[in-house]
Amino acid sequence: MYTVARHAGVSIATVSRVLGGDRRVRAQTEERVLASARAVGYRLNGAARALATQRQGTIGVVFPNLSGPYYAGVILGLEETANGLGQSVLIAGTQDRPESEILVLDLATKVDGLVLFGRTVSDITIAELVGRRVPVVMLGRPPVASASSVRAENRRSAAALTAHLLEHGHERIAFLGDPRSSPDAAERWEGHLDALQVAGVEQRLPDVCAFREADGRRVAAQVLRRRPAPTALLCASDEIAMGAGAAAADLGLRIPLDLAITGWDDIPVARHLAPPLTTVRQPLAELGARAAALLHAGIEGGGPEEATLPTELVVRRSCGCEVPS
Amino acid sequence: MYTVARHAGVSIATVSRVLGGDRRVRAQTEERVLASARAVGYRLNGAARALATQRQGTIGVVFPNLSGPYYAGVILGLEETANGLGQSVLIAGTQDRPESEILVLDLATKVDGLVLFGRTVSDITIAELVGRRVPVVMLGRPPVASASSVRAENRRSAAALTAHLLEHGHERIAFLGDPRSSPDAAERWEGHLDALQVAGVEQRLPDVCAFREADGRRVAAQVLRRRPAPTALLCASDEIAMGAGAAAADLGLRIPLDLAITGWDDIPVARHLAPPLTTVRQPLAELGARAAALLHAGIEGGGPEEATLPTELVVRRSCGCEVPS
DNA sequence: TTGTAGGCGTTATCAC
DNA sequence: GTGATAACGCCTACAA
Repeated sequence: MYTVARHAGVSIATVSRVLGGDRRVRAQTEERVLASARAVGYRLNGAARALATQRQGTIGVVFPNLSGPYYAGVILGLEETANGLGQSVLIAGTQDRPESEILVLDLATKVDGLVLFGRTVSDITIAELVGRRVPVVMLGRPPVASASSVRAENRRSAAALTAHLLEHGHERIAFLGDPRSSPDAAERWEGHLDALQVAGVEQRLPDVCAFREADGRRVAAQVLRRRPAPTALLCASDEIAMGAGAAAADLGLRIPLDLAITGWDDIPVARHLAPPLTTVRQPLAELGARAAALLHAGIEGGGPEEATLPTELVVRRSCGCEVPS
Repeated sequence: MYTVARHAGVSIATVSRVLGGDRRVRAQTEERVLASARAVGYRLNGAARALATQRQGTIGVVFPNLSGPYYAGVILGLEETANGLGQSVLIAGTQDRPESEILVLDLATKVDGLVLFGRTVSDITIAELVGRRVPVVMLGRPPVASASSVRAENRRSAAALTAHLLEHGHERIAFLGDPRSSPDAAERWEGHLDALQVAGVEQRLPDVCAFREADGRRVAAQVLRRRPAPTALLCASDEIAMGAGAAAADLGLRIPLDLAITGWDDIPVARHLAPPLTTVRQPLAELGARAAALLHAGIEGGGPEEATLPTELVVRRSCGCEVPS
C-alpha cells in the first residue's frame, strides 16, 4: 500500500479510501490511485482488512460429510447468494468426529457467522456460539436459542403423501428414516402419523434408517422379510428410496405392483428411475439462499428470524399412479 | 489475550506460546494458561493470526456453479483431506460471470493457495496467480505454467469404451460433449478417435453438448433425427447420458436394443437407471484428496507436481451387454 | 478532500 | 523458560 501511495503521490489513507470504496475522494485523485494500483499489481490484503475492520467477509457452513444432492444443492444456492452479498463461503464437514465442536468454535473466529445443518452441532455449542455473539442460522432443524432458522415444510407434505398411499389402498406402510437423529425426518414421521390417525389406520414404529442408499437397502431388506410384509415404503429421502428399490429388486418384487415406494427431496434422478419416483420436492437452492440472506441480516445486526419454505408433492409412478411421464 | 495473561499471571507471549503449540513452556505454566483460557472462554483470533503469520490456514477452490455429483464428490474429498492437513476450505463458484477473474484474484488474498477446476479461470489469470507466488493446483485440465495439476485418465478409457462399442457392432457412434470448453471432454474425444482409427472406422465431428442433462436431451434429440441415425451415443458425462436416455425414450427407442448409450463418471445413480448405464468411473473423492495434498505441498514450499489418477470402465447394460446386475 | 497516527490481536525476535 | 516489544497491513477518527 505504501508503494502505491508513493507511486500516486498520496498517503496510504487515500489509497485505502479509494480501494475501500470510500466516496469522499476527488475523482481525479481516485483515478490516479487506481492507475497506480494497477501498475504495481496491488490488491488489498484480506487478513489485514479483517483485523482492522473486524469483518471477515466470510461465512461458514457446517455440514455432515454426506455426499448426495441435498447438501450439494443447498450449498450451491447458499454460495451463490452469499457471493452476491459480498461474502465468501467457508465449508466445514463434521465427519462425525467428536472434535467437531472445537472445530466449529475455531471456525467461528474466521468467519462473520455460521450456517449449521441439521444436527451437526450440539445444542451446547450452539448456545456457546450465540453467547459469543456469533450470528447463527440453522438449517433443517427446529429453532433454538436466539438463532435464525430456515427449513422446509415437512409435516403437511408427509401427511399428504401418506394419505395418497392410503388412497391407493395401502394399509401396511413402513416408514424408513431416523426421526431421532434428523429433525427433518422427525417432522416427516409426525406428518405420517397425522395421516394414519385421520384415516384410523394402525400406527407402527419407524424403521430406523440413515439418509444413505446403502442403509436404505439394508433396512428395506429386513423390513420386506417381515410377515405380514408392508405393501408400501415411505422413505425419508430419495436415496433411501433408491436403496429400498434395490432391495425390492433383490427379492423379485415389482414396483409398484407388488410394492409402492416413495422418497423425499426430488433429487434430479428421481424422475429417471424405473419406475419414476413419487416424492416430495424441496427447494434446495432456495433453502441455501434464504439461509445466506438471514445470516447476512444477522451479521448486519438484525435479530433472529425464521423461515419455512413450502414443499410440493410430486406424484410419479412408484406409488402406483399412472402418470403420463 | 491480555485478559488470559493477567488471569494466569504471565505475559501474552507465554499465552501465545501455549495456545500456539510452542513446546518450550514449562508444563506447569502451560496448564495454568490453559485453565485460564478456558475460564475466560478465550480463543485465538483468526484474522490476527493470519496477519502475523502470513498464513490463512485456508485454501480456496474455484468451480463452475454446476450442480451434479462430479463437483460435489471432488469437493467432498478435498474438504476432508484439507481438514486433516489443518486447512479450511473456501469455495467460490464462477457462475460464468465475467468478473470472476477479479473474484479469483481477490480470493487469493484470503487463502494460502487455490484449487482451480477445469476452465473456470483463464490462462492469463493463472499466470498472474503464479506470478504472485500463489500456490495453484489445477483439476481436470492440462498443466500450465509452474502449477501443479491432478486429473483422471481420459484418453485410454475413452478408447477402451469406444472399442467396446465397436465390438458390439456399432459403427455410427455419436460423441456428445464439448471438447472445446472442457479439457476432460477433449481428451475423451481424442481417445474416441484413437479407437476409431485403430478399427478403421470413419471419424465424424463431436456433437457439441454441455455437461448438463438438459443439454444432453436437446442435443440427443437432434442427433437421433439425423439419417442415417447413429446406433450408439458416447456421452461425455453420465448427466448427458441421462438426458440422451430421455430423448431416446421420447422417440420410442429402446435401450440398448435400438440404441446404445454410455456415460462417464459413474455417478451413484448410474447403476439404478433403466437399463443400468455403462460408464467410466472416476475416483472423485481421490481427485479432491490429491489436489488438497498437492496444494498443501506447494504451500509448504514444494515445487509443482502432476498426478494422473486411473479410471475404470464399468460395463453394465446400456451398451448392449448382458450383465447379471 | 487529504494526511497523521493510533489501534486491530497475534507472532516472533531479542534479551534476561 | 519467560517477558518486552516490534512488526504484520490495513482502517479510521481526528486534524489540517
